[in-house]
Amino acid sequence: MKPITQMAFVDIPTTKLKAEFLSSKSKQDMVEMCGRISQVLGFPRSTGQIFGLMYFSSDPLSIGDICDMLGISKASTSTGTRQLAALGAVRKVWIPGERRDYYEVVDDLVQLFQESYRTIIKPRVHSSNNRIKNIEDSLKIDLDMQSITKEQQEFMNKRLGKIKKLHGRMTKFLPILERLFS
Amino acid sequence: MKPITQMAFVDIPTTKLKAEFLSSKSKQDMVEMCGRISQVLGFPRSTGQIFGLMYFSSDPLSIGDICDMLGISKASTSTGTRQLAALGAVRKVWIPGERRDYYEVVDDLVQLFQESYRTIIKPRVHSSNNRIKNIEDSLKIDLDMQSITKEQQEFMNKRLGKIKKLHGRMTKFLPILERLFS
DNA sequence: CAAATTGTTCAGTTTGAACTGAACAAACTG
DNA sequence: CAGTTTGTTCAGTTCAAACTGAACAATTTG
Repeated sequence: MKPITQMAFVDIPTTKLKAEFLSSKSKQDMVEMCGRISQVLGFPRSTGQIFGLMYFSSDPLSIGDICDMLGISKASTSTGTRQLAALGAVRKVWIPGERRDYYEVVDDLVQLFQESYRTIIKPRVHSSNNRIKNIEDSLKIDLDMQSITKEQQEFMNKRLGKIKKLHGRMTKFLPILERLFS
Repeated sequence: MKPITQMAFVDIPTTKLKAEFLSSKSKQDMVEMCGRISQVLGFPRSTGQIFGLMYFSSDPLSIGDICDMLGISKASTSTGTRQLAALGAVRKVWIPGERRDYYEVVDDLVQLFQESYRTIIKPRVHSSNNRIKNIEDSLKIDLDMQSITKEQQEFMNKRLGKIKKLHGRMTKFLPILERLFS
């Protein structure tokens, strides 16, 4: 018979945390969830974890606090907070009589998403637009240089057309997305 | 003075290709673009490259063809094509009198996106819903076990509320997204 | 049935991003 | 000014995912 080694609230999270520093299960969960989301979005897990911790902290936290509570290095914490600040997810706050930098989250998530949309999604769609144009150019060049036949070129052009169509749909769609978050 | 080592159409792509096997610039571009998109979406680059190559090929390709043209291993090609088939992006075609398996892309990109939406986005949103519920439970437990104070619990609950609100917006939004692609 | 062809699987290697420790810089303190 | 505290930077390490070569299974051919 398996011995019961864990109480409900100390279930080992996939993200290993020093229990003595982050005693509350809800904070652990939050940190874990944000870490995962961060990874899905292509950011380092630790960056998301930092956000998660801060999002559930009523008081601003210093780099040292975060290090200790998450059990990650000062280096990671430093770069992580900077990344979050650059995204507008976090801001420095000055606490009178304190030497250290303190950080708190910008708790308006909707606005945060608006920002991210503008800085990440929008330019990406735009750049894919350029990529497609480049391929069209390449097609012409290929034909000129006779590296493909007229038939091949027509076929590829037809296919490229479908991509352009899909891309067009997505582009038209973006303004709707934009409106949703305003 | 720098010697001119490359003509316009042989610009070295980030994705290194054996020029003798993929001579056309447009195919190279396509392969590269699809490789990048694949990475952004969290798939192996090679999988996207395979799709890109096939998308610009009027004739079905065998595993061997793909290996040679992309300069990747048979193993990667095998797993990549299987992945694409599982996603519904590619299908096997039988060519009379041929022993090898041949593959061609399913060229209806819109439908492909619909599929991916259902199999990837939708379940992910649903699971995040569960995560949020879990945190709510944890909050109650934490309060019961006195690992957080009443004030802390209220604060976290307020913050969690904002997440739920955002999540709600996104959830409401999904049907619109769904409609766009039908 | 032996030999050849083709796709799959798997153990081992490669690769790149994330993370760390330690050195450093900057600001403050007595 | 020497000593502390705090954040940043960077060279080196770790780790997981992707990729490969080779063994293998399955099928075909003579």
